[in-house]
Amino acid sequence: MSSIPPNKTLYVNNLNEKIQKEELRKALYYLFSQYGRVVDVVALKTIKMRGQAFIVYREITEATKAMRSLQGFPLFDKPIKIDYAKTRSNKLNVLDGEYKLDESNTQSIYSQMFSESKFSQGVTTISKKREHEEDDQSNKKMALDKTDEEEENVIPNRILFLQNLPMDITEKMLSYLFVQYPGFKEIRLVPGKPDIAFAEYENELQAQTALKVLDGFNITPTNAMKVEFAKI
DNA sequence: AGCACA
Repeated sequence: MSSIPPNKTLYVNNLNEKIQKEELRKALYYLFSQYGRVVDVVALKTIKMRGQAFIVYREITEATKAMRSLQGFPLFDKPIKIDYAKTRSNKLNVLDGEYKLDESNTQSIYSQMFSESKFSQGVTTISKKREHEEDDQSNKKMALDKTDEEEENVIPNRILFLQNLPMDITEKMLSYLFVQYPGFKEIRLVPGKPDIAFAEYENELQAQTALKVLDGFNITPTNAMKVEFAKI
């Protein structure tokens, strides 16, 4: 019986401490995404914080649903324990800032997002803890240097498949990016899979133009977006 | 068992 009032962030403990941080975050992210839009997962391996994590949702109702459904869920052989977090996650304040901006002025959110502030800083909580700067470079290269097999798969399609998106990406943010190229129709997010999306264009050629420019685009300093033609 | 990130 929890004494903490319901809020958007869940505190999860009794996690298997042998699991690597990134693997754990990813597992939690997918597990909890089933119940709503997860915008951040914070897991620290410090003495004090190991075996615990914070799952940040957009809505309290989503957090509540997840807590009910996943209470005691055996993750990496240990039943997880879930409660509401005691304090508000920083990420939520960042998100609120973006939302206000979004409401007030479309032009400014664009420059905010892709210049110095909100988009690049705020959205990057996931990766900002990286110790090595080179990760930046290698991420970018990974997305840009295609292997031979990937090259073969490239059958032009007016629908683009976007991968490696930050988990709190919005349809609006992606639209700002893709609408710059002619023929843009819409962005489609995928429920339960916040790191991928689709961008639709009028025709293959237009889609290809966007692909060429936006594949490998550093949507945050450490998340190079991968863009390929959808396989449909 | 342990409630953080800014």
